[in-house]
Amino acid sequence: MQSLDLFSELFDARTEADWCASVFRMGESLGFQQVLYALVPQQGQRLEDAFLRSSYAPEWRQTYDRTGLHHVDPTVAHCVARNTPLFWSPDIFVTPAQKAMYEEACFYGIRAGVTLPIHGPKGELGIVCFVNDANPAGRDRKELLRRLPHLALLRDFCFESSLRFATANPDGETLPSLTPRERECLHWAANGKSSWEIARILICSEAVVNFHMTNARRKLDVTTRREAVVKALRLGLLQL
Amino acid sequence: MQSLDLFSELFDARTEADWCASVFRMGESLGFQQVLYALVPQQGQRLEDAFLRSSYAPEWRQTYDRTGLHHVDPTVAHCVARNTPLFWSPDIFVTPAQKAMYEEACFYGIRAGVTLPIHGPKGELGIVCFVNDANPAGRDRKELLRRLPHLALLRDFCFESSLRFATANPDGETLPSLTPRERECLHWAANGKSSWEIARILICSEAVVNFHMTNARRKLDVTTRREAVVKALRLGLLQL
DNA sequence: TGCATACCTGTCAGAACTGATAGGTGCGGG
DNA sequence: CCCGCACCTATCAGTTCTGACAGGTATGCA
Repeated sequence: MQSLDLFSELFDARTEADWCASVFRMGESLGFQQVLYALVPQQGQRLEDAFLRSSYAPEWRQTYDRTGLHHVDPTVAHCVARNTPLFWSPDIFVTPAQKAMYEEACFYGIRAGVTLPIHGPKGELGIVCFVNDANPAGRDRKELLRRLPHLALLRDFCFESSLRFATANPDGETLPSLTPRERECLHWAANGKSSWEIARILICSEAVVNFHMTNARRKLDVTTRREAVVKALRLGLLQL
Repeated sequence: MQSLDLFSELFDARTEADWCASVFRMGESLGFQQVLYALVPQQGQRLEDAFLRSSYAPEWRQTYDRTGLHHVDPTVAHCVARNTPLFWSPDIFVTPAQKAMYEEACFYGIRAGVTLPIHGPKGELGIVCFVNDANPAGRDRKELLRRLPHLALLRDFCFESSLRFATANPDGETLPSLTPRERECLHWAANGKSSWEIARILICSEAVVNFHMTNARRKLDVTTRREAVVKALRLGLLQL
């Protein structure tokens, strides 16, 4: 990990599968048999809809998703609120539900490791977990600490290189393409401007504003201006 | 940099001056005579108002601020848009204004180094620069690369530990406290429900919904329901 | 040339929201 | 016991938005 060239393969990866393979291999070369990478491309999007790739056991991933463990998982809560790495240890699993989750994870070889939060420039929220089956309290911990800086850096490059995959199509539905004018109208509407005010701002008639707003509502499949603004925010068509 | 204990002094620092001293010393122990740390606590705040501490020459800092070089500086632009480190090299200073800036910085021993972006969980935007007077193209670069992972990690701990200084009451305004009922109304309004529909959902009269909505608007200091929803989202009073 | 698209302008009835009014209950703390 | 607070109800004039009309120009592409 002496050179940035090592990270270039993340950006060079042609396909998402290649990218995942690179990430997993880098994790393994640092001593972690399992890696999980997840990214919520937009600020308010649900964790369930995250771009998530991992080398975890599929059974565990299914269990995790099915039982909504992201609402229990203390490492997720950590990533939402902080920027620093979080070391896994039995201590961080406090509630009975969390203890149960950790026990079951151990069964899949997800026992020791570190979780790194991701916060992107556009409000992206992410999590990277580097995991192995070592004793979290043993002397492997020292080894883990030695590698932590490299993980922090790897995290940043994973994030940048994942954007083209993660933000490409949030959840399969094609997000509507608003015209620049429609976006402008929505933007000012989100900031509390009335049609009349927006008309002044855009130097056009009020009818034009209502016209664009109607088109935007139709494209977003909503009936009110309020809903249109919220949906546009959710889809990342507007910045908060 | 083998242990997290090395970072604990950042959190233990009693005063801002102690904190700065720790940061600067850590930078120096990694081979960087000069360090700059800046943080804009809130998303939309101006760069001019950032929490900024550095061991740069005061004359250079004054020149920088006076001539508004943050609008010229390519490292700032990088931090706004990306998460990855940026190595200083004459290449990144493209425009005449940027070249002039770099030349003058060199005069103050700000010649080679690396800039790391910071993006916090609440939209905080920051920049850390680790700088020395080496030849940016020389073999010192290899040494710099070797230390990069440690800088990435140090960056994260600097950020977390700086929050109590940097965000101590961003602009004095306390966020309004909405009653549960007001939040409920706002929540359904955000999801496109009309007053009549919300009244059905909450099992109360339409007048009550309008009453709560009026109170919420007043507390949020806005005039339309739309604006109230957006502001509540922005303040984290509502989940998208 | 025809066609699609973005952009612009207008009107109008009906629905929804705003801001103000003036009341009511129930609860907990001083 | 009074007071503040959250919560509830109602009315009403005025404003804004919605959804549906029916048009117009300019651009770029087949």
